[in-house]
Amino acid sequence: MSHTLGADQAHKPLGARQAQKLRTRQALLDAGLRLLEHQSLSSLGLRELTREIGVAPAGFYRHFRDMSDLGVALVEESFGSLREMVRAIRGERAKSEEVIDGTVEMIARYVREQRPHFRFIARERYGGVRQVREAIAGELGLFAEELASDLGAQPESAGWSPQDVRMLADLYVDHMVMIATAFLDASPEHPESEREIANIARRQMRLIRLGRLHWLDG
Amino acid sequence: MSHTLGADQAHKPLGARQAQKLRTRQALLDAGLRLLEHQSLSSLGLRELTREIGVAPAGFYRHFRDMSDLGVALVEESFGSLREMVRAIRGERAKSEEVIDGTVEMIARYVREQRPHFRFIARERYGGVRQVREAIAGELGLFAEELASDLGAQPESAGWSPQDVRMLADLYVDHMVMIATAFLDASPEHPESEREIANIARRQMRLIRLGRLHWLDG
DNA sequence: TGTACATCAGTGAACGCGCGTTCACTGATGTAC
DNA sequence: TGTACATCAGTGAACGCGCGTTCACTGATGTAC
Repeated sequence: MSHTLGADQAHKPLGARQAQKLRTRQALLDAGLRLLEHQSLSSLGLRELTREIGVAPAGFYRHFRDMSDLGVALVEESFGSLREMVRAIRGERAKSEEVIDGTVEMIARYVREQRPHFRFIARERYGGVRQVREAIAGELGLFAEELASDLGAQPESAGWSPQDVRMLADLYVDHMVMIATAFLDASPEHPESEREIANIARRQMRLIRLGRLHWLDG
Repeated sequence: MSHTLGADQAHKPLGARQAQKLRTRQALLDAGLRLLEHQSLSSLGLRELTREIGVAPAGFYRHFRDMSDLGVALVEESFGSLREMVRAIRGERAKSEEVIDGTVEMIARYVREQRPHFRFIARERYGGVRQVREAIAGELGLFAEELASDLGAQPESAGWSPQDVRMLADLYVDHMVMIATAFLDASPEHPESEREIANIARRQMRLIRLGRLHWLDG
């Protein structure tokens, strides 16, 4: 849908056939995400989906083996857009307070700009489709690993065991997901609730940070 | 199914008709929970469910308006068994370290003994059925409120604003749900993984507690 | 206690419907010469 | 550049199936007298 033949070819010269195939595949993913706003993957129908973009039901099988296959592709797409955002913010290094503000702002922006993606992740993280759950768990695991590596390199982690660093990274990741979910539930057109959630989230992160700074005290 | 006529009547004298109706209703709930182990509520079929307990499909409507109605009943049942467990542990007061150990052990026990109940809650918390999501959010909100009231009464919270106490309670509730989910994912017959999860959970709670103790420092 | 009537949990048949999957096909795109 | 053949994304018809819901029913339980 968002792809154009021109853009695809600019990136890598594809035949018209292959480009068209990619466009249909993307249309399936986009329509899937749209239809999943109010339902979960396990109740999304193949015909419902193909009807949405105007291709014959059988056409689906040219792109995906089944719905859980499409689900896994959506997981990859969702974490792709997240990674871009994380990489962008990681560039701007800053001091502790600013890191918290920046992180909460990044989460808010991700949910605002990639709302359907994140809703999908939140809904399917413990949803009814095994392959999708496992794909999400894998991506979150990678994310926690990267964060652990970042945290371990900071001076605040001097003297910490790798297990404790990982424990902290897991706590941060879980908490970031919870924050994102809170933003998701906020009424989209009421900025006050978004600001209130951000306010709570920042204080919670500050409290966790305080715990981190005193971890080796006792 | 677990009900017997005798037990029901001992509790409150019901007519045979009403007792039988309750037993069928409970059989529907039990079978639902069983069938929801590997799927989500929005893909559970009415016929699939009634077939499981051997009643005619139409019989379902004597007990529930539709599947989301049954889902809400399952939410109530799940939080009912949780509340019992929380009330039991709240009796045994203890000092800080023991509270953490006791809390983690309680979560482990809840997931071990009420696995299908908690799996249902985890799966449907952000699942595809609005009424059920809202029922779960409501119960968790009550839970956080109670916890905030408990926390506020502790000496560690002297000087805290009510908003900060609530912020801490929310953090604890979210984290407790994450711990429970981690236990749920642990392979049921491998006690090592359960012990490892408990170990991480305790350290995370200790870190949050440290943050709490230094909240008013700066 | 016995009788006549009311209630209502559960039945079973019927309905129309949309589902996922298969298959031989078509016709535009790609390739070899 | 032009021609002949190969590829393959998307088609459209067909299939059997299980779904949710309705409805008049039955027969055990409950109630009034």
